[in-house]
Amino acid sequence: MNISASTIRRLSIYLRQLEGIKEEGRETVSSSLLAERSDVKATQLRKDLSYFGSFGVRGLGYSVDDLSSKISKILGLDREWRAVLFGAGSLGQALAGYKGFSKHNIRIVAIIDSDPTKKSKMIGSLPIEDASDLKSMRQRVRAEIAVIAVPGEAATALAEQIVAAGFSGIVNFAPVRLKVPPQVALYAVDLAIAFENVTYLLTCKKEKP
Amino acid sequence: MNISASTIRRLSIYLRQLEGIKEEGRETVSSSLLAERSDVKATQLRKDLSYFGSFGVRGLGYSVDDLSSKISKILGLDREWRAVLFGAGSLGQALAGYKGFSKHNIRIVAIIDSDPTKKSKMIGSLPIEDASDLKSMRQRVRAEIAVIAVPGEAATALAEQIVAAGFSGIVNFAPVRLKVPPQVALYAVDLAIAFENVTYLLTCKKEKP
DNA sequence: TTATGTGAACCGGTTCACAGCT
DNA sequence: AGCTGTGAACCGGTTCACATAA
Repeated sequence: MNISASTIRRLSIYLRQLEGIKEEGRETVSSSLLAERSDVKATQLRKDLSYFGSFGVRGLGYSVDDLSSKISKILGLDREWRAVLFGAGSLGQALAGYKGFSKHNIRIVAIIDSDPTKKSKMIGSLPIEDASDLKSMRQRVRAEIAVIAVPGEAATALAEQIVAAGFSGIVNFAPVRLKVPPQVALYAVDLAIAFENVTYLLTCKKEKP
Repeated sequence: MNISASTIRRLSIYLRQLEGIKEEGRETVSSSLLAERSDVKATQLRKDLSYFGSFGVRGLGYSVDDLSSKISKILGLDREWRAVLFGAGSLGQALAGYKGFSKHNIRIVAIIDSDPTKKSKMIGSLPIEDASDLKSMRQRVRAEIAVIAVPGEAATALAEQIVAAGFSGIVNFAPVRLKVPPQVALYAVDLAIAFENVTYLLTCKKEKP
């Protein structure tokens, strides 16, 4: 069956909320509580889960631990993912330091930047390298995912090299739309969209308050 | 009429693509070219625009300049927006330096961080301040938008203060779901979702290649 | 002929209503 | 009784087909 992108996005959210609920010491949750914290309807949550199986107990709810690991497994987080970060500017540094990754089994194993003045500097425990031969670099560090955090001008050309080097997934933070072959998984995070959504909403509200 | 969130998101994308097309020296575009660059169908693009008016010329296409400014106006980018950045960590610094904002009339006018060791340091031309009285600070700098780039643990409490201080829009980068009154415009950017989407896609592909 | 604008048809995601367990 | 799981109904966004204009 083909699962919609919205369902996958929501599974990520459920997983995050489950972690919070676990920290509160709860051992079970009802679909209505988890849904409320995730800003969705309870039926939506149950329907999302039903695409993958039945993880709850009727009359009781879901085991927090069990549901967490089930969703983790669906999202592929039951194994380690190795990623290379391209771009050691402030955005790259922010990503390198982001705690959420290690928590979900995503490990940044190399940092690449074309700026020679940055070479051999360290971010955390990783040195900044330059990108001579991406293919052999990728094989050396055994990474499947590329994270693009370079300026927009450089991103399109870089993406082509990344595909040629054999990466199978790309997370793109550069403000351009990349074209990649269909077998490469691509997800784009666009900062401008976030802001423009807010300015739109505020503009609407002002017109008819 | 009520416009869907997807339409607004796509308008942002069209606007970005139009800027690229303009740099190439083109003066007009057809819906099919602009749609192709934006990864949507041409009819989708025309339908999106039709909610707001008719901006093209039949048989000819759209004027690049004219359509850009029409979309900018729809998104509220025909005026300056003043924003306060909360959190001067690496993510905050990345946002403070992001070129895309000034291009779209979004100006960061103050940077707040609770860490006293950062106090009086500068990011670009702005000093890092601490957050004693958010309400008067907000009025002093005349800002409407708050950008949250603090750690997740601090975000929920901060959001409450931000709402109390009278901000009308929030862009949230912290990995928590904020609850705000309906009159406050909220948009969340979740880094973990981006990565988990990619690991999901890669996991699916491997199962049946 | 070329390309936009749009009502109507379509389709897929969301919600409902209720069956099924405990 | 309480809460999950799910086929069916619903609804809204997307696509189609075509009228319209240059």
